[in-house]
Amino acid sequence: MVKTRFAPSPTGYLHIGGARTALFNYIYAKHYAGKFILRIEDTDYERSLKKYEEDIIKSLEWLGLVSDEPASYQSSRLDIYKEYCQKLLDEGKAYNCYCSVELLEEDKNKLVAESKKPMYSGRCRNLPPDKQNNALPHVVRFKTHREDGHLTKFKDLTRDQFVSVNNNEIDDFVIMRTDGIPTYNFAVVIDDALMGITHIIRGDDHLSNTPKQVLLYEALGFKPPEFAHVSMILGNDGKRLSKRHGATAVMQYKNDGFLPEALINYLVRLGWSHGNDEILSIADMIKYFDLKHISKSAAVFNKEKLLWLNAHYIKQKTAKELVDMINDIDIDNKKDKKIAYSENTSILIDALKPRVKTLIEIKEKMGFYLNDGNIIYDKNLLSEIDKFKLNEFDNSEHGEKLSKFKLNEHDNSDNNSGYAVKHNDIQDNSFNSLNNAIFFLNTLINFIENLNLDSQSFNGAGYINYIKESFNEFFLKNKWSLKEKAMIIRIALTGEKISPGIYEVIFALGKKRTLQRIYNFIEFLKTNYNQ
RNA sequence: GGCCCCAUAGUCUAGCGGUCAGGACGUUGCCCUCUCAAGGCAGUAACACGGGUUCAAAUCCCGUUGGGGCUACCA
Repeated sequence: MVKTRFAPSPTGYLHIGGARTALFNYIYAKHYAGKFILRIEDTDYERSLKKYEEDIIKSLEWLGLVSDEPASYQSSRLDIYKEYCQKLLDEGKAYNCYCSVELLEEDKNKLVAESKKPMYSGRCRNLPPDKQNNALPHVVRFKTHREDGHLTKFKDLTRDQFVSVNNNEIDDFVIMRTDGIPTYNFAVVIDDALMGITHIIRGDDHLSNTPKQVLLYEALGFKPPEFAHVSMILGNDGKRLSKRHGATAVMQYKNDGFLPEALINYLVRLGWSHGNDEILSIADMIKYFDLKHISKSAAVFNKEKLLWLNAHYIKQKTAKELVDMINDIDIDNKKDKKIAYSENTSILIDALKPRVKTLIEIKEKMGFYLNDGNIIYDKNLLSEIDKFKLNEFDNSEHGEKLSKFKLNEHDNSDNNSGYAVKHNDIQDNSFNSLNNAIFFLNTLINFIENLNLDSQSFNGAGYINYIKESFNEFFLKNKWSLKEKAMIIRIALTGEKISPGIYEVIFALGKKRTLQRIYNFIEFLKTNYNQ
């Protein structure tokens, strides 16, 4: 049975490189109906932190990459490593080294000065038993056989070829530290062997470690697993991805409004391909994944494509699902109120879906709806209204009506005291614009008041259709066009020049808030237009 | 420095001796359109360089250049 593992060290948040490695291991195991396990490699006591461990587990859970066995921790397996270390010692395949760090440093500097490869001198390699004392501080080193210039090789499945290295290049590396904690190369080998890991899929930063591990497998009498090394993920500058490239932690993507499906899909394509397929569900990945099509070269992380995928998956979700996900983000941020799911929000979110790339954007673009109070209109928006040629009212058949139109009679607001129109201003264009705008808005108010907006007789889509048909009639009757008037309605209702369609906006807002906003906007126009 | 790995458009990639070098993101133009999107159509752009092998090389070999990794009592 195929068994894979993801073995992060809790010395940092789970980043997207690690997430991709986990994903590859997961889908590879599932492809063969095998097992995927999580092992926390926490042998670096200095840098390992509980919060990182929790972050890794939470992140994997969010991505849906769940371990088939309870996670194991190297810190609780110390006795096992000790036992195998003793075995190597007893068999003469490893030896105690009493050299101090300072001495080692000195040796190294000397070799570097002579521009030689800095390797351990072998000072303690053949110490006679009477020169050894376990009570003294010491490490355990692996005794690498390199006398005969032997090659150590292993097959890499992503390259489909053998990688070999001369044993002369392999140092007598430390397998057990002074404090009795195993080093990485030693612990992984024992764990992978004992846990029955059949395939090791990991970053190619481990390519150079693999020969050492192969040597350990042989010395320990274990059968080496299959190896497959995946290339690194680079930032925009072509350098290995790190914090300075911006968001690298998986949970950051959640909080930035990405869907796990999108991240997973992006990641799987970053370094693996199945022909020209771009959109892949986790089921597709499991079905098609193979090691042969993992790419060997490093990949640059490209947020644009991730955003495109995210937009794609957002469109697939129902409004309800989106609301739940958006609210879930806010739990983490502990700000803003929750979005209440209703027919109104549903229609609005469905209208927003094709317009956004992240969940955060949905909430931002719902701002006009979520805002219970009055909209603060931006004076700069008034120029947008001019663009839509309010002056051309006079060219319509409304000229006659307009001449009879008296602001005070039609003004529904209760604050008109500061505004007075003199008839001799009628030639002034700005006056006409304002007058026309207010006339139109008042007419619109009358129309909307008669809309049957609060009836229960439609479903959401039915409402939109009803509003649309009513508006068509309204425009037809008044010889106006939606194209001409849409912007002023939009701005009145949302305070923005960009929004979903105005019918959706009106439905979402409901009659009462719609009317209130138009009244407010009329007031705003009166006090701010052309001032 | 030594060793190992890698190299198709701005980016992710298909390709596995004979293709008009395909797809996707981005970008540009057009259509659609109440704004913005979405959607549709069209365009743009690549085999790092130099030698071989071969009738034929993006594909195989060697070198150069460039990038990455390892060279820890980190993983």
